[in-house]
Amino acid sequence: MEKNKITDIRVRFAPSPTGHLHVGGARTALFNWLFARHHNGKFILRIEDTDEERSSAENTGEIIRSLKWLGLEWDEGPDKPGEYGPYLQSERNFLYKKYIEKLLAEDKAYRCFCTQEELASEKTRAESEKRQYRYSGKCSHLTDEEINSFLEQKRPYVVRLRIPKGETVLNDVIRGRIEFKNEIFDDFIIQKSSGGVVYNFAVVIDDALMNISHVIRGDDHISNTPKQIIMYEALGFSLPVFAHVSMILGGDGKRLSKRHGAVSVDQYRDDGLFPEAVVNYLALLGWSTSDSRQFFHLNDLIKAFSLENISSNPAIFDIKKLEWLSCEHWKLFDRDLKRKYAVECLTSAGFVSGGLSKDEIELLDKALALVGDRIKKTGDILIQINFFFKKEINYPENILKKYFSSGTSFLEVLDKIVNSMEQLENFNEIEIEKIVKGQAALLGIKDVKLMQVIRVVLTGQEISAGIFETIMLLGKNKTVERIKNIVRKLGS
RNA sequence: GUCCCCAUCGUCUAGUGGCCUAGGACAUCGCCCUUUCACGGCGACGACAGGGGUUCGACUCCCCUUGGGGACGCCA
Repeated sequence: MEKNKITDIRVRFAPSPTGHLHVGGARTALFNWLFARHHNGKFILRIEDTDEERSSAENTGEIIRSLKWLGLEWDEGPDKPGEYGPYLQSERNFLYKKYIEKLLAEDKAYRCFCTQEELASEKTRAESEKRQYRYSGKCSHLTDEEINSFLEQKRPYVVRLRIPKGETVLNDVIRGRIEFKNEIFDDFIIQKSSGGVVYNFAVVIDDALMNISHVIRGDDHISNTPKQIIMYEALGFSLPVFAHVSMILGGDGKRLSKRHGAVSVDQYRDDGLFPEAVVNYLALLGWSTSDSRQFFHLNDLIKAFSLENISSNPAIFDIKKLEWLSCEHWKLFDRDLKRKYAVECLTSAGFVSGGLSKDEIELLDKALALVGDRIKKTGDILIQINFFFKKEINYPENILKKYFSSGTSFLEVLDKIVNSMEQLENFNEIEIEKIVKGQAALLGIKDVKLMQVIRVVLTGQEISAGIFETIMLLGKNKTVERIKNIVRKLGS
């Protein structure tokens, strides 16, 4: 029975490219995208770039890159023309004129010839009388003669929308019914004296012409909505469904800003969080299922998502939970995906260049299997596997100092161990473990202590997966070589 | 100042009048596992902002207060 409705679902994400994609914007985009995908509708990207001073093409590019990184592909957008374009607001100017004319002709809007000075004095007077300033409506009753004569004089004018008496009701999916008394609005400007149109007018035209069925956006737009509703009605357009999502705040409950650390999604990308996790986390910020499920793949989100389950309270961004989810996602990545992320890391760190050889890929897969769950961010991949790909190990000063400066010198025992290893017919875990533990016993030290020394020698760091498994994967040659090198280096 | 939104553990939330001595997840803290680092297992701590109503009965409905956020441009 809902068939018609479902096939007609069209939503949009309409960022203004005045900065990078903010986590709040990303979540809005995600909710729109999920809603569209859930209902088999269309997701449209529209760039609101009419603020020449603050908008830039670079920012647009960044936003597009971030959205793609998150995996949110759009059906129509600046780079994907559809029948409702253009999708850059700056290129849509020609569309607005006609609707301004229409409103003017129907007397639902009027030209206002008041000068900036007149307006300013109205404003100061209102202030001195402690009155809420609203445009007086001085020009709302000009006669045709007056208008024509002003036009002939080429006096600049703006176009204002007549606000009807009464009240305007916003039925918000998330918040329910919200009523506004129309008297709180003045006849606001919809066309500037430059001839350009104002945001509140442009969104309405754009959304209506693009056949947007659901407007899902931040709740900072709630107070704009009644004005927009009045416009929809003046223009005879049917209303979309509105859903206003709460904002994302910083840890102190204040509006999220640079002070709170990362606010743009590319910072999380640069930080090494997996996009699968970022999307999962963002979804959980303000949306939930009644079974309190936490872990979702994108497809699960699409299936489970609904506007009704979006909560109305603002959320505070919690990086710890994001990191936890990032690890949870890593655990379930398949071999290819893990390999993909690892190759990216290794390449950008300069350990490999170009494509990996067959042997390298085999080594990589084994290393990743060995590493297991020890990964929260892409950077952890490098930490865990770098020494498999290094030709030579560089030992940081503090490590050398900690393990080789005072007390028991391990060089002698390392020398013995390496000799025994070389003589091994079967270079396998059990035999190696025997050697190491035997030597530890001989020395009267804990075997774990000796194991840690070997770990440091082979990896140049204090952490790695199980040492005997690491040795096996490293292979006899590299193992022997690295031990010999350190003995030689420090022995002199 | 005017208007609007919001209010459950530190954080994200479940809860739609009796199922709630309020459930889950992250974080924190213990213990266990352990070869470092992670993972994992078990457990602990921990919330209905306050005050009035309505009701046989309120976390749930209404009002007020308080606190937080937002909007009030010829910006988007």
